[in-house]
Amino acid sequence: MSGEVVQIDQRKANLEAITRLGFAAYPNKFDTTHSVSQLVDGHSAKSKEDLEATRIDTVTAGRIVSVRSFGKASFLVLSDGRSRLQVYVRQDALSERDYQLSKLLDIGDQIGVTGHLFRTKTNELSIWASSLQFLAKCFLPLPEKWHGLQDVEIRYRQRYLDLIVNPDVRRVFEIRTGTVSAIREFLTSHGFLEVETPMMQKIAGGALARPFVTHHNALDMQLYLRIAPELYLKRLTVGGVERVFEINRNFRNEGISTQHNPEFTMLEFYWAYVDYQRLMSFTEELLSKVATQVIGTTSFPFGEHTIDMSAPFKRVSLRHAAAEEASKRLGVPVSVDELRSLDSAKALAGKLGVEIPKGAGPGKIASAIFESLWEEHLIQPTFVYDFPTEVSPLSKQRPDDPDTVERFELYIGGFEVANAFSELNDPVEQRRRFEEQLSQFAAGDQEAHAMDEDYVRALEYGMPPAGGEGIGIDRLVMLLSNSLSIRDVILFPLMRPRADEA
RNA sequence: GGGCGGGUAGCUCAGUGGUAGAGCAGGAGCCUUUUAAGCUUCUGGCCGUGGGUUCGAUCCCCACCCCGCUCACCA
Repeated sequence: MSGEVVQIDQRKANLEAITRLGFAAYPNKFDTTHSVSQLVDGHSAKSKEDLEATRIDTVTAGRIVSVRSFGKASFLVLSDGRSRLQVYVRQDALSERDYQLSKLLDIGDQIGVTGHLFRTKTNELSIWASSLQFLAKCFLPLPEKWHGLQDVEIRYRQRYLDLIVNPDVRRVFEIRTGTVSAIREFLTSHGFLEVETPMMQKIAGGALARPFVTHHNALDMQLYLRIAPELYLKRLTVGGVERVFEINRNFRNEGISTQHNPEFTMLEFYWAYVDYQRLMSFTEELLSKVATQVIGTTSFPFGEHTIDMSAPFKRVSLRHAAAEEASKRLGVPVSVDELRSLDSAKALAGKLGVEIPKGAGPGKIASAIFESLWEEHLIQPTFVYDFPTEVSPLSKQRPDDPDTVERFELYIGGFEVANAFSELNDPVEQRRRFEEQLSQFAAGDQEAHAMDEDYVRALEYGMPPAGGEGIGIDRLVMLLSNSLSIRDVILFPLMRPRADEA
């Protein structure tokens, strides 16, 4: 028999013995006066004398995460998932039945404890237990107390174990929740209305990406999981919702990496009557406020870097930055105009060794060159602005330059965190852009945008000029929590099934 | 999808072409203020899966599965 099976049998036998003492195997409830965290937060500053002068009685509950036993006395460490508190159990302080129970407890069991707070000889805040309640059995042995759970595969597949034994994991997900709350508060306080738009869409629009396909049986209809909420949120601006946002999941049927998960959370907001310039300053304000609120500072470590998220952020124009860096690499002057014609842009990409997708026009080549030369070096928050129209089918052109749209992407930590633009609200131009996308699709670009007739019709009713922005929540949380993989900020990242699960 | 690395006890990790190792966890014993408690002792393994080479494979070779990193793609 394997060691694990032996332990399971022993723990089952312990549970039987516990029920023979008269405890329910799975009691339905246990009334507490405090959580472990409340006790730790509220009393960890109190001295031994404080606790002796004013006795604090408590009833609490949690999971036993370690045991140090001395025969007729033992120390249990109780965790409520966030904090840990020691419980001192001694025979002469308990009823015989509760003392017998204490001998049958295993690491991982859930228990309730009644007692009062004190400090031990080594000054550790503890509960002096006067009675115990059995709450649930842990049959499987927990990972090791000292090294915790290291195997990332098990950490992701069995996140509950990760949360039990690796306390820092809880912190990351508290940062995640705090970030979402802070953003919500910020936008709401600026008059934005939070909404929910369809996740199942007849046309997967609003971004350039390959969608997941699904099917509705009763309607016998093919549907896509959304790749972005964009077109629905803009329909709402047509409907008069001048400030609107949504924080929700998007789904993209593409590769997985440390920065990409097939489902990811995005904030999108739309703001009538402003342009992308206003969005830049708004983004600076939003991010520095969120960082301060969630982690208490705008300056924080990320991998080997220290990121400074205080305003203002750096700003670089895409074509200018690409030309400048290309010139540096090649040792010859490179003009912005070379990025505007197909032949010269192609030649430049060739000289730089930048691969370009087939059928790409000068705009796509210019942005490919930019990403290849710059992306990983953009560690400090940087707005990259003024994108080629060709790669931005939903953005509004600059009045002085139809080849360029009023769009920016925000890079932090070497990856894209936000994407924003002055929204295209001219239905004729929008239809032309969709048709251009259709021809790119025909040329083999599977990520080209589909035609959305209803969206064009909505624009025909008149959409106010507006700025719109998407912020990748997972990536923002990676930065704030110093997590180098997106899977570390997603509770249950997508994993291939294992053979023994199939 | 390509390249590199990994998969050995419940967990963290060593290791070898010839009976499989440690620490933690677990069992038994001692122990009523410990802090990775301690001491004695014991248990626990399809060495990822399937082929091959070999007298003999956990180790060498091939294929496959899963994970990580990276490149490609994307946000």
